[in-house]
Amino acid sequence: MPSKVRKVSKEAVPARSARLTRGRAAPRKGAKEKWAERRAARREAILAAALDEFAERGFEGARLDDVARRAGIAKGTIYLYFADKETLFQELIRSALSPFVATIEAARSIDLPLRVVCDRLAGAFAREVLGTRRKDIVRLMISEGRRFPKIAKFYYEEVPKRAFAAVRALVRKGIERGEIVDDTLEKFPQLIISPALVAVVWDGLFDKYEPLDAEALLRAHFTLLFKAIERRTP
Amino acid sequence: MPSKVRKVSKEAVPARSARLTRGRAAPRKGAKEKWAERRAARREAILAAALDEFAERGFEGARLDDVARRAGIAKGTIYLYFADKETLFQELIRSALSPFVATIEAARSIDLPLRVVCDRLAGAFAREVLGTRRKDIVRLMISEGRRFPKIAKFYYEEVPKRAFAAVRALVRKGIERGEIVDDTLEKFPQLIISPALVAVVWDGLFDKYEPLDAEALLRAHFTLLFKAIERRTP
Amino acid sequence: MPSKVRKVSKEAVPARSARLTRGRAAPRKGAKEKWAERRAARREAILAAALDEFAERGFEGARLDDVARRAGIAKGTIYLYFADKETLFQELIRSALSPFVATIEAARSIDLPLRVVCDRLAGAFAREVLGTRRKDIVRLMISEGRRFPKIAKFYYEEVPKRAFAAVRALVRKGIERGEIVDDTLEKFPQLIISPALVAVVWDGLFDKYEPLDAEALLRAHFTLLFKAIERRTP
Amino acid sequence: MPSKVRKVSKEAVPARSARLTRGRAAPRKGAKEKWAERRAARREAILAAALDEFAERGFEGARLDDVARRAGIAKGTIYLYFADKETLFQELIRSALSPFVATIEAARSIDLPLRVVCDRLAGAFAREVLGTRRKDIVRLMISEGRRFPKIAKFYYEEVPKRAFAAVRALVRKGIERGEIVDDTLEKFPQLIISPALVAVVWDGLFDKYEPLDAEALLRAHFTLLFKAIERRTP
DNA sequence: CATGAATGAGAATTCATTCAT
DNA sequence: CATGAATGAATTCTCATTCAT
Repeated sequence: MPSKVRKVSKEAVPARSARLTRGRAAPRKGAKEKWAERRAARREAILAAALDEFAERGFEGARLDDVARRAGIAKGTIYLYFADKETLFQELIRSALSPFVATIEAARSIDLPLRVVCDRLAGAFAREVLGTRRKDIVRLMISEGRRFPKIAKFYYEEVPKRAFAAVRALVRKGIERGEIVDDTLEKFPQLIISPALVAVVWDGLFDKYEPLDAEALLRAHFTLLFKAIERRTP
Repeated sequence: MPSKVRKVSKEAVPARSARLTRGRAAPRKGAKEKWAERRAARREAILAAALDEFAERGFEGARLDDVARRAGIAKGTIYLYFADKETLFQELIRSALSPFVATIEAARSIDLPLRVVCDRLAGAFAREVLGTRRKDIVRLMISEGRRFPKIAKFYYEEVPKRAFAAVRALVRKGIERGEIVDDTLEKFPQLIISPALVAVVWDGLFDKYEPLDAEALLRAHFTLLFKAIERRTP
Repeated sequence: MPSKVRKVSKEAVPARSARLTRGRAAPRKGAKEKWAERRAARREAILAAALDEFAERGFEGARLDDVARRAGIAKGTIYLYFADKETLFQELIRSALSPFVATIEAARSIDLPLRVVCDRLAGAFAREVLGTRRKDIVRLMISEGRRFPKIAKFYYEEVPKRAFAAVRALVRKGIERGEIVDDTLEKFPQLIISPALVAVVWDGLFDKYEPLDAEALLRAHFTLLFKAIERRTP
Repeated sequence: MPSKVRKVSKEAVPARSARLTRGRAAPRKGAKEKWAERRAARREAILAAALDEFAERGFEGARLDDVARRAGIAKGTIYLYFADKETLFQELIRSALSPFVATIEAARSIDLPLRVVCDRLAGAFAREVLGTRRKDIVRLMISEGRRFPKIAKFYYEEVPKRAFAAVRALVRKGIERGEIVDDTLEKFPQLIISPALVAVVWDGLFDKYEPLDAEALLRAHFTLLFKAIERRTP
């Protein structure tokens, strides 16, 4: 994947900052801010269009022409926001991760029984990932990750590593509180989210042949799981 | 990586001579058979090379030029065996399915406790899928399935559908025998294989950052699972 | 033969600027118009180059690479103007038809003796077809028409059908006026143009071995023809 | 058209000779003769198949694979009879010319009124050219001749030149005999055959849109022509 | 900043020709 | 002689990227 010599895109202000900025007490927005907002909005539009196209066609299959058309801009404009196709792809993955991870880590500090926390996470996952384009990001990661080791690494650091750290902390707390008696999940935190992965993959491939109620699947999963690990009241 | 060594098999005999030969005192192996063998071997070589390339680069990213080089043949030769790139891809998936599915269904007729059958399947999966190129097929299916609805459908019919039917049969038998008391797995057979999917995906993306002992994962999974569903002896 | 000189026309102005400009004190020529002109010029250049190549090598034999080189543009540029090779070919034929047909039909309304009209048509044909690249179009039609039934049909409707309708009208008028006494040409209008076809074919194939004075041929043809069909003054 | 270094095809005995040979008093044909016949037959089969394919698709468009299939032989076999595709094409034209030309020249020595001879030739042309695959040869010549100057030259020498020499001789004889009074046809012998060319072209391109009775066309042509050139009996 | 025409490297596919059997 | 698998040059078409306006 030889990265040819080329202009490095002048990174625009990320959308989130833009949104955060909006709230400020700035009655007649300065021209500069207006500009930044406009830039940010355009960036978002490109990313949204890119997600559609990448999700539909994969990295190689997607055409920047289509991304541009979908975003309602000219093809060349993309290059004012992203250095090249690969960068666009990576930014896409990146931009979609932060909020996702945030939700996961928030669970860490909730002070409720593990079982309840898990059910809430199941709901959150169904709502915020499976119910949105975010699931396409996960799928894209699965599909194209191998060809982008850098981004796979980044993703690893940002998603599973942090999520699993949170899971481990939760499990430890559950054991200390006497809620559960089994530490398997500390060793294999994957076991807690594996049906979620199945749900994402199934949704992309087989849903039209046999629909899957993802939330029910996750709930059934937790029911079984907790039957296995909860302290048995005699 | 491209193996330049070209097999110059000289054992081929043209069909017509073969036909003429047929009347004679049967040689060790009919020339026709040898010929067919050669053809089959070449087909296999192309499929193997294709698997490498597709797994590495995805469908769009793989170049038939590289497939040919890897198979030690000329570019044009591929077209003597497969109509086009897409067909090659589909045949690749297809060709890897039959043996896979067979293994899955064999479990149906094993007359042992469910727990034992599951452990065996875990081992078989680790050995025959994760330990071979077959895992790449699964990954390819996940990655590219969306763009090949026809093949996704085929895959659905051949793998999950049949596998889940087998799982359901096993579960029912387990219940009837009084081995287990829970029918969740009948409703969501996905729950039995979800860690296997995680293992495949993890292996492709994150293994270099954090190796995963897939077999241990599967075993832990089954341990928990059976804790949850087995009849509890008081 | 490839003319490497590349027209680096710098007169183009992007559409948006043009739009902004529109309100101003109208410049010599709207940028938009200039732009359209440039596009049209390029299209013409491609068609001209294509005619050269197709005429020289036939449809299959012509390489778009050469067409591009001859037009002084890049290979890919052709595809900005024509969907594919076949479309380019068809547009080529089409584009050359309108003026040709116009000339033919104009004869219909000329109010002169048939003999005079015919002589004029002979001259026009020699000048406007045989003397230009238009003869190559006719030859291409003859050569490749069979493989492009759609375009053959179109050509039939636009050229021979209309031309023959005009001829029939002229002949009828000639009979009514008492100029001629024979209606064979109404039944076989082909007889009026057949030497023209010979001239086109001869020019393409045998002219270097034995030059043919096409106009003289046509005039001789009409001389004989009118000897046969004119009212004989005793 | 670079002719690469390659084996020169060992020219087989032409079909006609073969056929002529058959009549001989050779009771048990010698093995050699049998062989030659076989070779000749195969050569003919290839040429026939080639005519079909070339006529249908043009020189570049025709595939030797199809020629072989149509001839019922293997692709490689063609190369045992013809050096390459171009040679095959040229031989095809050549092989079809001799009988054609022969017919034309025979007319020279017929001792009948010119008018009668012409009518006979019209019939012969309709029957032996338009009614057979020979018309495809003419069409091929028109279509591809430009790209094969050598064969165009050959064709010129063999067909129009000889045919026109014959026509001129006939005309001269007609004048000497007092049958006709006009020597235009001596100068432009093309005028005698031009409707025939129209018939060939029309047949290939427009016949399905508007059928043309070629023989009637030719007869009408001669009727007009002779009205123009015959001595007028007052 | 934005545009979109132009570029040209690159990929899939075809097919004339060769050659081992 | 005949075969047909194999070859690889050649060709069409695509699309990421550049750049003049």
